[in-house]
Amino acid sequence: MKRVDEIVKKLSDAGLKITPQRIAVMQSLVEAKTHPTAEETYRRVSQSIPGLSPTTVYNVLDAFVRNGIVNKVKTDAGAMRYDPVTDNHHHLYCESSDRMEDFHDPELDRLLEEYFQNKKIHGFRLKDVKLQIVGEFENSKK
Amino acid sequence: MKRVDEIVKKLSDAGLKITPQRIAVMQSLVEAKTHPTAEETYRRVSQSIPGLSPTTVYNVLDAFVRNGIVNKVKTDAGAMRYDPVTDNHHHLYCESSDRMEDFHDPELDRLLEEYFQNKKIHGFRLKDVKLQIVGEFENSKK
DNA sequence: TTTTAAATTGTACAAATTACAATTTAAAAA
DNA sequence: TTTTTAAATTGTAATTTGTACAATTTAAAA
Ligand SMILES: [Mn+2]
Ligand SMILES: [Mn+2]
Ligand SMILES: [Zn+2]
Ligand SMILES: [Zn+2]
Repeated sequence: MKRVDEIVKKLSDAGLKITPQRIAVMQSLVEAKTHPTAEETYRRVSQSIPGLSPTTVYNVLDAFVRNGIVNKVKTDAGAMRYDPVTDNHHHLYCESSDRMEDFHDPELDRLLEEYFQNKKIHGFRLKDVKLQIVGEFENSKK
Repeated sequence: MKRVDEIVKKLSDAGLKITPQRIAVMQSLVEAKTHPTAEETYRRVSQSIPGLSPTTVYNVLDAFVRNGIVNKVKTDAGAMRYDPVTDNHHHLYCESSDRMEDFHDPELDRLLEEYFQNKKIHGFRLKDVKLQIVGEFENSKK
């Protein structure tokens, strides 16, 4: 299975020990594409790892975030969500369905980068600009 | 006190009953300028209204949000924060200090509006674009 | 002044997350 | 390969951030 090898390499490169729990959590995140919560991730991964502890999922996700291989994202709803896509991108978000999708747009990124290179913000060292694009998905599958 | 009159008018205009708790919560939000959490607001307002219930603060803030005179804002940290500035603006945010400041920029707003007018996003009806500008405040008062 | 719908309060409950001590395990060292 | 050890996992309890609900009080309309 090539996919598991890639995940193992990603964990290794981040300096993390390889455990079945970590492999399964990362695999679940990558396959989900829905920016799942910790609890959703726990439910999914429990299928393949019975006896998995919810605490472990929180620990694993936190380790991933601390080591930069997963990002935390927050919406208007209750829980934190986790994003295995760490290259620069933004999010489309629908408040009524709480659905969130990736939005990659290099042209927009160039535009923003240029804008903020010229316009310095007094007293603030800018590191990153994130857009939250709020609206409605038209094919609201339900 | 002119300020209280303005707050009373704002509540009236929104169709809300005038109560000491609501006046004090709105006054606290406006004076704070820090996008405080419900719990911070409860601590501040308790000074002037002893016996105030935390539940009331949640109720009042929720009524303000439902009636459009306050916005909820979220960060990557734990709790929701409340913003009495409801005209269009963005936020500067420092992750290490969890500090958040307003960023008004009509030029940027025009740029973004123009960009998204030309570039339609397939399957998504866009309603609003907000920037979270992440970085470090240089005068980190501490 | 009376009436009443809405606001406030206290308590209990809930969801999401964290703390911590005991146990197990990955992987480095021998 | 076996031993060792620091780190990961687990279960439990606690904490944080709220929400639900019934009883009481109150703003403001009549
Ligand atoms: Mn969850
Ligand atoms: Mn709080
Ligand atoms: Zn994403
Ligand atoms: Zn603001």
